[in-house]
Amino acid sequence: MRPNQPSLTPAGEVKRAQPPTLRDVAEAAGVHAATASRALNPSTRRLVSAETARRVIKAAKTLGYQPNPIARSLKTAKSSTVGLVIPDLTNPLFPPIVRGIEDVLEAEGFSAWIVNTDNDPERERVRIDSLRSRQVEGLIIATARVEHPFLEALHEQGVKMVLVNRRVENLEVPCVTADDATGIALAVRHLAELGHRRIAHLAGPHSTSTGVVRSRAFRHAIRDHGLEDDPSLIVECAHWNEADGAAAMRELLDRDDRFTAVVAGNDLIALGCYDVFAERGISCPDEMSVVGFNDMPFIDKLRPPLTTVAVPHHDIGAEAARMLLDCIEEPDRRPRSLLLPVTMVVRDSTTRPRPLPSA
Amino acid sequence: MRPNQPSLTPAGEVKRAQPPTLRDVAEAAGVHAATASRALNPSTRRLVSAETARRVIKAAKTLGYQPNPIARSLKTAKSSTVGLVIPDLTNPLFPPIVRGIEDVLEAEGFSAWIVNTDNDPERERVRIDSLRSRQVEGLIIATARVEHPFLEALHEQGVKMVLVNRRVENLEVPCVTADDATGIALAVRHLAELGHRRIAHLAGPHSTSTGVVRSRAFRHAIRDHGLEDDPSLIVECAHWNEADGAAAMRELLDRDDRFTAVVAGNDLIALGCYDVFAERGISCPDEMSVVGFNDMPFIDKLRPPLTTVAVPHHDIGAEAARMLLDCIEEPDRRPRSLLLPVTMVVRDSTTRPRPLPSA
DNA sequence: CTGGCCATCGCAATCGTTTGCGGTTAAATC
DNA sequence: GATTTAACCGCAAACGATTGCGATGGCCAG
Repeated sequence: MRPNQPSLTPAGEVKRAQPPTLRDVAEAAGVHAATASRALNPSTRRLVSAETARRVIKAAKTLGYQPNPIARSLKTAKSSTVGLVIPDLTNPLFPPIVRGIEDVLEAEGFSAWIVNTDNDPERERVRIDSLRSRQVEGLIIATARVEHPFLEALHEQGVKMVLVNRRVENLEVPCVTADDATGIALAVRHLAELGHRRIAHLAGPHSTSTGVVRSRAFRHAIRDHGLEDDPSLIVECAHWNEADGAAAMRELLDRDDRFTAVVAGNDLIALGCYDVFAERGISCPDEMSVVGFNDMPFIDKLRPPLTTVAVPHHDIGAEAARMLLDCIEEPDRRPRSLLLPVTMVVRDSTTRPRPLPSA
Repeated sequence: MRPNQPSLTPAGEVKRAQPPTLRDVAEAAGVHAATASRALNPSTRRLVSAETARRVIKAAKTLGYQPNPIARSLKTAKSSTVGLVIPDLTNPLFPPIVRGIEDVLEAEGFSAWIVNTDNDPERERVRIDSLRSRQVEGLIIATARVEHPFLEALHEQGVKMVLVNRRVENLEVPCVTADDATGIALAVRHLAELGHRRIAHLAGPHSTSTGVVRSRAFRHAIRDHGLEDDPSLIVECAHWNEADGAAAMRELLDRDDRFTAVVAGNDLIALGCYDVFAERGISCPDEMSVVGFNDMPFIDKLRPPLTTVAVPHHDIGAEAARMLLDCIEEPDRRPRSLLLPVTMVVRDSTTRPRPLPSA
């Protein structure tokens, strides 16, 4: 691919000229390539006279010169590139985060390689290795588990990274997440205010920090509101998806049907609940209230529209990217952690509990 | 970011060694860097003796050598990189396509830069320019419009590209799309078989090939089945989204409420219909049947679950990537076009028409 | 008038690979 | 045993940019 205009050779046939190089620009401006380089780079421009700088810049413009980022990277050992490690782009949670990331990256002249791990640790290792061999300057990781030796190893090796949505224990790296704890607190308060007293929780996997934070916050909130604090009302889903959400819901219903509301670990798990409701003819919200987490796109189109806690995905991505850029610029700054505020969005999947059957 | 192990300097403090270079490998194997290069590259390996090849490979392995793709790119003028131009990653249509693309790309050692244009031609120009300055070897384009001078210009300049989901008139470049025409035919047949005689079509924008192909196919199918062929039953949406779908639906209902079914240009437009049904208290499918197009993720979770025609998004992406790689390998092959088969998936948004009020 | 300083710019090395070319060696031919 | 031939490998020049260092020249101060 030749990013420049075709030109005519003397013989007349169309020939694609090579893109102009820095040398060409220098020659056109009557200076040495080194001078041209300095003139074009704002931070070194003070090393050349204003007059020659003007000439060089003009020449660059008329030639349509575009610096070759590959040559530049080779020399400077900077690739202006970061890696973005997510489980699966197909999960609607991630596209908004990705866009947030790319919005700030590209404003700084960076860009991102995206890799999907499908939650497979081995795939993750391979993908990250390939990212590193492509000389990325840092990593944004959305696949962190509570115990994650591989990430620890990377950190030991000085790989710059920031975590999104997840934390890992004993790992001193910056991370940006939603304020899960207050999100869950809001959800429980909403249900309590509606009059629910016996509330279940379909927790996310405890291998992820989000899973443990949310389920801990759930227990706290239950106690704070003086609701029924029954450990058997909490069941852990194996993964953050519909199938495992549905499985957990079935398990719960099979052993106890006296709860009137459920706080799902996230929207997908809530979707699993919907499936079970359809299976068993349970009407939501009349017989069972559900609140999700994340406010995924299109989750408001469900029947009933899902009450959930909205997470600023775009901001999460943007802040993560900014943080990574900060780390790259000043390598030994203390890692900060960012907790982004969430909001409760009440829709139609929650309502007052129906009075228990007066049996 | 240093992709290798930290090591100890004589002084004892931790120092991150430089990643091993080809020179290091060569030295370790007791050969020249050129020889090492040939030994490591399968296609030039026959130029060195089996024995030295073995030594070099072994040395590379023990040193953990990873070729520097930047240096290689500089020398070979190949970046092993393609650009992927989509309107908006947040549209659930695209993530599966992207994954399909990346699956085949990465098997060939390529990777993709993704850019979002938000359907803004100017943004598109800027993004594509930036892609080209990053030396991509080709482009996969999902934002094509029927008239698209910019793409024509790129093609003139010899930029390799393949179109997904869209075609552009008078542009001889390969493209891979779903078989829109038979998809629409299937939808219409489905409705006809249910007994619908007066069917509306909310067409996608005619600035996109998909919009014109689908609406033309709709008219043909209507005639083929001998249904009511009323041009006023076709209205064009300004964009492929819910808002414009809803607007078109309102317009349609305001001037004619005697149709009993609607073929939406795609699932998002169908979603817009759902919104209008809710506004106006129209019950779907009892009073109005709807069929969408694409079978977006989660569209089966709607109430009612949407009848739609399923498109093999992952395959579309995969085939497009393969095609682009083919173009890159043998530049002057004739552009082929691929039409991928679609399937009808019947859910609950379509049923027999209710007998007209016996007024 | 001379010495020193500063601004400006060119020289050349460098980043890590790839590759055309030429040189060395050993095997094959007569 | 001399010569052709092939196999193997090293030399060095790229690719296109950046950058330390040194050269040049002008200017000012002593």
